[in-house]
Amino acid sequence: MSLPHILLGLIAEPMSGYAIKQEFDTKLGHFWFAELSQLYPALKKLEADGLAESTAGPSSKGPPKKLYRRTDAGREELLRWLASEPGVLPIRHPYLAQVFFLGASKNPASTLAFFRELKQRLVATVQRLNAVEAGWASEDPRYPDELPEDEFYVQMTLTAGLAVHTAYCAWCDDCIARIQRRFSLA
Amino acid sequence: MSLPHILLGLIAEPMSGYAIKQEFDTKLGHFWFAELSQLYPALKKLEADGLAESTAGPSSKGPPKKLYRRTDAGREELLRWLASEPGVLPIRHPYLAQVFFLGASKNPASTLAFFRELKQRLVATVQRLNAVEAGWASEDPRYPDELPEDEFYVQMTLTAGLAVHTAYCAWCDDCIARIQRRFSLA
DNA sequence: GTTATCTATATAAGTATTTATATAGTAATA
DNA sequence: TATTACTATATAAATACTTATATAGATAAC
Repeated sequence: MSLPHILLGLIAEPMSGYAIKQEFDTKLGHFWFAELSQLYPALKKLEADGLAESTAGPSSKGPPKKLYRRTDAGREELLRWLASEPGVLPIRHPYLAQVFFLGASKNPASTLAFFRELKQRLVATVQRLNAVEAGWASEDPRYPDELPEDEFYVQMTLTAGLAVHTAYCAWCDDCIARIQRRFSLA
Repeated sequence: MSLPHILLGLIAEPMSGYAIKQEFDTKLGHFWFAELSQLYPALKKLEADGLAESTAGPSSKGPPKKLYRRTDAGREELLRWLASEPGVLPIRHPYLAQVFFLGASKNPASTLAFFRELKQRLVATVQRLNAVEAGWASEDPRYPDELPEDEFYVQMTLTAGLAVHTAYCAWCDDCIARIQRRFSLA
């Protein structure tokens, strides 16, 4: 169960649920997904468990913010998680599950379309991550190995996202070529 | 929601819940995880929805098997899923989430241990997948491009697993080297 | 000036998943 | 013959997650 720990990691400084959602959709987006409606009760539970505390904050737009910050107990719980085993489960990759059964469709043309659509999405992700990296590198001359320690590890997850999505892109190209060859398609 | 569709994919021929769990732990293990206690109600629901039907089968050991097989309606639902968009969400990679916050630990030695432990697990997965591939290639001279169509796509998921886990291994090595350099650790 | 968009929090209902537990037969092991 | 291990199904309870919906202020577009 990683979500509460991820939240504890994020709220080193006071943050609103809404701001946290934006972090998920940008910085954490290539390895974690969460709905906003999932974050509010999760934050509330951290507070109930004494791992976080909240303060009201002013908002430039809209209703007042509720800012959460981790307590010392919350920081300890975070450290426990970081010192525990690397979490490898559960793995769930919907599109690979689809590929696994693609033979049932008996329709090479639509299968090819599936892979092309997938490739497009993967390329878009690689491009987005590349842009993030380029921006970061141009803003901070310490990039990547002289970055402050916390950013040093954040940067590693960016590298991981790039490496893996690039590998998936190459795999996708290979699948497309093999399907074209096998079924004489263009 | 992919699980019901994966089950529909698997039960082209009659299969018991227990046998399905073994498929998850072997063939599908590198891209999907499911608990046995999740499979039984999921199969029951497919039957209730008219997408599968069950028959009692004899068992060599233990209580009688309950064999599920998809109906025509189930096959149609499977095809609908295969023709839909490639599923890219939700993504959840627990160990990358841990890496993201590793800076909070302020303990390069334990961080290094984390990556070494992770590397070990990744290598074990790559070795397992390599062994599967080697066995398959030696058993069937049609491997990989002349395989029957359904196995052709199954093989692609194996290729994906190998490509991605190999990329993660290289990334892990890189992270280890960077941490060693930065903190003068061996 | 009305609509759309963005900020911001929240809850209800439904679905999915995990953990714990129960049952029971067979076979090998100690 | 007692224990362990494997096959096999199943459910209850708890937790996690998704989808739909509600509220409301501020700003920008039309």
